[in-house]
Formats: sequence, C-alpha cells, structure tokens
Amino acid sequence: MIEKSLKNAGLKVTGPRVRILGILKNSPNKHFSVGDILFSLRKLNSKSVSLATIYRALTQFESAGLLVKHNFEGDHFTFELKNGCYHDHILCIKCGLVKAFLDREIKEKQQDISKKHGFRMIEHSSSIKGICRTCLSKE
Amino acid sequence: MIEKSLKNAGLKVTGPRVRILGILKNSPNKHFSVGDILFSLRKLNSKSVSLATIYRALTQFESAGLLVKHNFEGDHFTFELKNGCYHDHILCIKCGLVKAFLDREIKEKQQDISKKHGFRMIEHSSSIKGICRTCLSKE
DNA sequence: ATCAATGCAAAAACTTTGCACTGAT
DNA sequence: ATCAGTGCAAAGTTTTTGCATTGAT
Repeated sequence: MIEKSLKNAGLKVTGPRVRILGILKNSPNKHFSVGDILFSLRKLNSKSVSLATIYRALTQFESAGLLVKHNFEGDHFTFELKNGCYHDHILCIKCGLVKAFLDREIKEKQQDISKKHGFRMIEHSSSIKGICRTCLSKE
Repeated sequence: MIEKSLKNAGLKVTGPRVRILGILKNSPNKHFSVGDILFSLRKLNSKSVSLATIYRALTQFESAGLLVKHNFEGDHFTFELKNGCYHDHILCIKCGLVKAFLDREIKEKQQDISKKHGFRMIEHSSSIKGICRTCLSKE
C-alpha cells in the first residue's frame, strides 16, 4: 500500500521513506511539521530517520504530488497528504486546530480574478484564521 | 505626516522609526522584505538602521495596525502599509509581481464558512499564484 | 532624570548542503 | 556493481534576544 504509493510516484522504496509515509497515512492528524514527524518516528518505531532525510523525503513527496506543503504559521512548514480532493483551511489562532473546507464559488471567483488580471492561475487558496468554538467557550 | 502617524499609533517618534516608515510610505513599491528596507535605508539615507531595530519597529507597526505582515514566499516575511482598504493578492511565481484585488463575495463566503464551523473569524485571505501576462508572453 | 529605543553581537529556529557510507535493484 | 539514498555535522537564512549605550520627553 505504502510501497505502492512510492512506486507509483516514481520513488525508490526505502526504509526511511516507508516509515515517513506510514506516519503521514496512519495518524489521525492531517497536518505535520517536520518536528511532528520526527517525534512520531521516535515514538512509534524504534528506528528513527535523520532530519535531513525527512526534509529530503518531504520535498520529493511534494514534487511527486503525494503531499502539499503549507505555510500556516510562517516560521515553519506544514505538510499534508493529498487525498485527491483539493480544499482550503480554517485555522484557530488559539489552539492551532485546522479544519478543511471546500467552496466551489470561491474557486470560481479566483479563476475569474486571475483572468481579469491576465494571469494563468496555478494555485489558489482561501484561508481563514479565527477562534474555534472550543476556545470561544473558554473565554 | 510620518511623525503624526507614529504618534497616532501610540509610538514614540524616533529617528529609526521615522526613516523606516518613510521608506514604506515614499516608495513606489508596496511590499517590502526586511532586506528591501535595509537596502533602501542604505541607498537613500546616509544613516542606516540596525537589523534588530527594523524587526522591532515592524513588529510594533504591525501591533499598532500600521501595516500587515504577509508570508507570500514561505521563507521570509513581507510587509505592507495598511492604507485603509483591505485586499487580497495575486502573485506571479515567475517574476514576483504582486497585484491586489478585492472581492466582496469571497469575503462573505468566508464569513459564512467561519460561522458554519463555529469560528469567530479574525482574519481571512484569498490568495492566488500564477503566471502574469508579461511572463506568459515570454514563454 | 527616567525609561524606552537602539546597536551590536550572540543565539535561536528552521532548513539546506557536503561528503563519506549504506543500501536498493 | 552501480548509483541513488542516508546520516551526520557543518553551514545558511531569517528572526529574536541580552545587554550596555543612546536618546526622547
């Protein structure tokens, strides 16, 4: 399953890659910093993976289209497996909770705007920051 | 004018702050990295400002609502003066050109989505990356 | 005179790179 | 056997911090 994903992506199947992709696939979380991945590797498997390899693997996974690199926080990157459907994010600035949403109209609007400005649209995103229900109830 | 902005923002008027805000106000550009600001300071004025002070000033300007901090590139921040009206950005991934746009419907949609997810919306943005007309014509 | 602002240098945080070694095919 | 992948340590970038000095009110 994981091996297959790697092969399909044109990547050689190696221990570190399998372990990293395993973390990404088998965790309840959807968004991972490099630190999260390192932490999970150390927790779950006895064998860890060097930081350099994690960065290199994630870069390759991104080029291969297996995952998307986000920049929610500004000071580090966050990675998310591509599971087919594109979506945007709404982020809680208090607790870091991230939820996904999808809105066709926003996407169409963005396409229109690109055309109007003479751009060929490559990427589009709509992001919202706020305070989630749980944090609001604690205020 | 610049002194007034600082005072209104509740900030003490000092040489470095005046010079930094001057760069932001009197340049044809609208988006500045810390490096851009340092470069302009060295070009225009004889007196420069230390890197630490630029960072500190920009952080204060942001808290005071004078400017907005963007994260277009991922590896460094970009700052833009708030001139009253909120807007989003469309960015050329080839040449770095940034244009502003404003779309009321997208904003309303984002407000709806926040409500639906139980969030109090604090910030919302819609960003587009693509290739601009000029770069397209060079392909 | 007082307390915030500044400059400098050091540190911190995240990411990338060089190089010798390991491992997949 | 070959060439990509890996680990480690070192370097690179951007941003932050500590501390003594300067400067605004």
